Amino acid sequence: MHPVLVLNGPTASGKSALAVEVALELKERGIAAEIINADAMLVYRGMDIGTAKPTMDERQGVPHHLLDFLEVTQTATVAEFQSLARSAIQELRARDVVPVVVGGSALYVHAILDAFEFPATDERVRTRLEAELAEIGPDAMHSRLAALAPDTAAGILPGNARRTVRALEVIELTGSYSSQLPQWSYAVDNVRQFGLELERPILDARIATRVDAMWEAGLVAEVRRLEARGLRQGVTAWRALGYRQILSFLDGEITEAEAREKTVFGTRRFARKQLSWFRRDPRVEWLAAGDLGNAARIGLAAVPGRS
RNA sequence: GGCCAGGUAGCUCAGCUGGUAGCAGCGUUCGCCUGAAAAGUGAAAGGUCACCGGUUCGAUCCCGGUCCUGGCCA
Repeated sequence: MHPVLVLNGPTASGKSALAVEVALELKERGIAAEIINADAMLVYRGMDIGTAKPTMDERQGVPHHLLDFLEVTQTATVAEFQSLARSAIQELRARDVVPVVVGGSALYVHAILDAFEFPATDERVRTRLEAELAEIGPDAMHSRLAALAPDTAAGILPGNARRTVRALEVIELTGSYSSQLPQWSYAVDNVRQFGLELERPILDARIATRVDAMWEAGLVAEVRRLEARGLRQGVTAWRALGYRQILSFLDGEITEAEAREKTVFGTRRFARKQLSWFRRDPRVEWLAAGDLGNAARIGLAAVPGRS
């Protein structure tokens, strides 16, 4: 069975391009490889420029999975993503194809690879709880949760209505709610995780350059288009870096220059956060971003007898 | 060269004419997170208050000088 190759790294570290290189590298060795996205924002149709979604040219004919399967009005969820990604991995392996997972969202990667179980949701319970929320407000809901499960409530902020409702739902359905992230323990066989690291000043500079390029490529126009398709009505998509700032600019709250600057700063902060997530996973093998030998190095992990 | 305004945390600044400074914003570091992870959140660290003198029991704050920065006038 082929290994699952996972590429982690902060935004702008070049992991998407590297994934394509790895696939092409394997192709030369006669091994098929396809890419599976593990980034929460690349799943939205139409969010292309601001998410730096690989273009058709950049994909160089390598098939990409789990991109563009939601409208911006829909909500991406870890649980759904986990199931789709695991199916994709199975399906590729069944076809003797190496899955190359490109991770941007650490929780998603974690959920795909590790024993991470999401209790099922129940539409009726959920609907009822949400109606109650609308009636009594988030604080009262949180108090109710605190009465049922103090430990769980302590981990959720009173203002976080969505998580409060979810916790109440799970408790009602299963009797308890685990609020601790699972251990590092693979639920998927034969995984090799790599991480791209690079010096902070270089990363910061790349982020600034990339945001500039996004603006020039028409990010503002992209946001306007998506606005017409209901971007503001969604729960998650509009919060993406760049999009949120531009919406704020379109509302007249900030200037375009401020939106751009905030996008750069926000992206830097995000990159740091990503790194701290990935660094926490002890199984990640770190590589220097930009090293020309990376594709060969990672590809080797999928070559029989050489891993 | 003259006049004016400034030099306080890594950055931007606050500091009621004196009791060795601010729960400040951003940044940094370290955490939390189970159907919103490009989201949401907690905590901590960090300052010889430009420098040298003076006045005072005591100076970031008052006085004198030096250096530096910005603006205006020559």
